[in-house]
Amino acid sequence: MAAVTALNKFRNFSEWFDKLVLDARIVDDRFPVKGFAVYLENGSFILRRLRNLLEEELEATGHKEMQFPLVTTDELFGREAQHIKGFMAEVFTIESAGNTKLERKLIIRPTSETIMYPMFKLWIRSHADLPLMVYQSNNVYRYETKATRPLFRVREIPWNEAHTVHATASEAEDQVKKAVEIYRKVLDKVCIGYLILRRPDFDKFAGAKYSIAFDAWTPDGRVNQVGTVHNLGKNFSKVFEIEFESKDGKRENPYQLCYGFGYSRVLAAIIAQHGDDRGLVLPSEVAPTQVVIIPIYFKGQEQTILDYARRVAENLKPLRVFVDERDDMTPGEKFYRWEMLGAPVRVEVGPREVSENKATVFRRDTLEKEQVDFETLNSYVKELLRKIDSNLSQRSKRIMEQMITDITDLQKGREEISARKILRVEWCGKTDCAEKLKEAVGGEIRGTLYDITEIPTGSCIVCQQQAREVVYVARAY
RNA sequence: GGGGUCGUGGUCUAGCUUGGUCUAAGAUUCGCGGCUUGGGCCCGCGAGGUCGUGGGUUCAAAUCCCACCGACCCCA
Repeated sequence: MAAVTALNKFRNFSEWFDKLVLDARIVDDRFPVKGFAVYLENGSFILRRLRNLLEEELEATGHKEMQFPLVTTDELFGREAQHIKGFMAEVFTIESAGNTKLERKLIIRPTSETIMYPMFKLWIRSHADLPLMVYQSNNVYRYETKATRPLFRVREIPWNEAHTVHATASEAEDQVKKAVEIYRKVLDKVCIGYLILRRPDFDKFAGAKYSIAFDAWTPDGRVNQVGTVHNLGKNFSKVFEIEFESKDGKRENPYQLCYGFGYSRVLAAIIAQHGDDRGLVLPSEVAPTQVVIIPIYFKGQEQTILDYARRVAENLKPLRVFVDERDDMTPGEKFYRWEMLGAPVRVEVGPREVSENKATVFRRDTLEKEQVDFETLNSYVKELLRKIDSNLSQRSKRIMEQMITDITDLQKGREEISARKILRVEWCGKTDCAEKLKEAVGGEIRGTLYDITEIPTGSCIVCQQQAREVVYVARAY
């Protein structure tokens, strides 16, 4: 039995990744407009599953789906000073229609605050209208810098954005916790490893009071921001004149949150974290084919074996099962092909299995095989899928933990960043030191842990004065 | 934003330095037929390229020059 190896993705991540996403029919990045790509059937399937998983959680926690327009005006877009500052450089605009130059140019959403909030103003009159909790899954458009990457850094971004409005600051605080839990739940279902970080002030969302982010690891040592939760305070409700009458009859601006979940980046994390030298390894929740059945034909017994394979497929319902019936391909070729595609479980049935009323079950994550009786196959495979998921989760978290390294001097920090590590350092909290740190080590401060309080015991890695925070430092996508 | 490397059938690669022998080679893929089927098997026949795009130099450009588009890497 061959051992599991994942050398290639650690050696040359982008080469490994780019080839795999095309071979495994996730994404075809060759579309002639930079930063825009075609999601092929497997990529599209997984995006759809991610969307379903997230939207189920949002629905279960009181969010309502709505669909807002693609465009806003420059006036609305410019209302919140920090917001426009943060996004101006990367918005696409529409300046003409047919031969008519538009009198007022339109801005294509890079995110939908300035599209939703004018409507919130119309809808919200009293505390009884709160909380308002809406979401939509859509594409947003951002003119990223030249370094686009398939799935990671694209200009057309499939995501989900949720926006909530609350009467009190503490309710808004509560909602931050709930939103974090929603994202955590979904990310855990796809077994990926991530840090939940409170971003430093200089890196918060444009217009937010503070931002919480989910950073997933990648094999090249960068972090991949898959989701963010922003507490907007009253920054937007003031400028969009959203007001409600409180229980004691006063007119107030409500508190707001927005949070976003990047489907394509979660997909990228799934591929990057679980994949190995043979290709994709998909967690069961999102695998287009959870169990592939390979009939091992022998001359003269083709029909018997095929019939048995189909019975096995019946037995395994309602899992997503596929019988690869092709007769112009050897079983070996099919094994390689389906391993590359990441099917979590493969079932082989040949003359031996038919005569013994068994099936040979292979798991993609560890490459181990087991003989199973036909009668117990269904429960065995269901249990195996759970085991695979749990193994993927543990493996992924273990790798992430090994990537994190404590650093107290800048030179060593630079070496570790080059060695694809995530640094944990102590910092005084001054922006000046953050800039020097970035300059010196080549990675940036991503924030402090959200769910665990880490207390610094030493001095700032840069200025040597009393440290105030334990922060994580990495290169980012 | 700055720098570097690169772009050849669907895919990967050779050819480019030193222009002509390129009417562009190989592998793979695809189609048809046969043989096989417990880890990418083999044999035969066939299909598939305005050499990224546009311009320039030249008697002659995949090859040299310029611009643009796109990809990858490094730095900010």
